[in-house]
Amino acid sequence: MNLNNLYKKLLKHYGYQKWWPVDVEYHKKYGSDPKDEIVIGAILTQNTNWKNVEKALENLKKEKTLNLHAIFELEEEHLKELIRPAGFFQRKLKILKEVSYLLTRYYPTREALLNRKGVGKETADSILLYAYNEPFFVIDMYTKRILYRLTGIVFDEYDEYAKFIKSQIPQKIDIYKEFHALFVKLAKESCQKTPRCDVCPLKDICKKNI
DNA sequence: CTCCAGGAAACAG
DNA sequence: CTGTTTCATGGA
Repeated sequence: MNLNNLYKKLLKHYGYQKWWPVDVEYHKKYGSDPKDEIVIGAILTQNTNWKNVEKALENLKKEKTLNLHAIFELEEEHLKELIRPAGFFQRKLKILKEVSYLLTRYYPTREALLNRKGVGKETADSILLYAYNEPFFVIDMYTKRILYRLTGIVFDEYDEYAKFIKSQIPQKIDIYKEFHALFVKLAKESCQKTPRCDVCPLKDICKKNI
């Protein structure tokens, strides 16, 4: 089973995930750029449950500050309180400030993003793929876990995972986006830390069950 | 290289 | 109610 067939199988089972989730109405109403929400979400979700991130995003919306320019201008103590529900708020405050400075001035490269303290490869690639439509495949813990259970494959480096996956699927941005979203869906629905193989759409092809 | 602090909140048991 | 997990990262 190559990864392109895996992608098709997951797509057939779960349908299109339409990532990244963005409040289009909010940005239309206030004239902000939807990709700012993706950038902010990608930072806030580091090692944090997405539901906690949603609370922080709601706080920013209420203050009409869900955009990078506002984030850059906001007083630190105020911003800290708004993002508190997402956890690690002291650290994330600094990351938001650094990245908002960068992105309100320049079109980002991966190197430029990685040079911000607090931005690692997963966050950088999430921003590049989902906000800027650049061809980077996002590797997260879910991806590694699923690949390991399915095939037994483990790589040392983040970039090796991305290279491996990209080599087996069509070089299309939309597929990069959708495939990663489907990995997350599978990881949440069945391939959890403690796997629920009874409800897994891949139980017939998973190495874990052979 | 490995270990560990950063933190709120959902969630399982 | 308590312990664990959560769309990671960087410093010691």
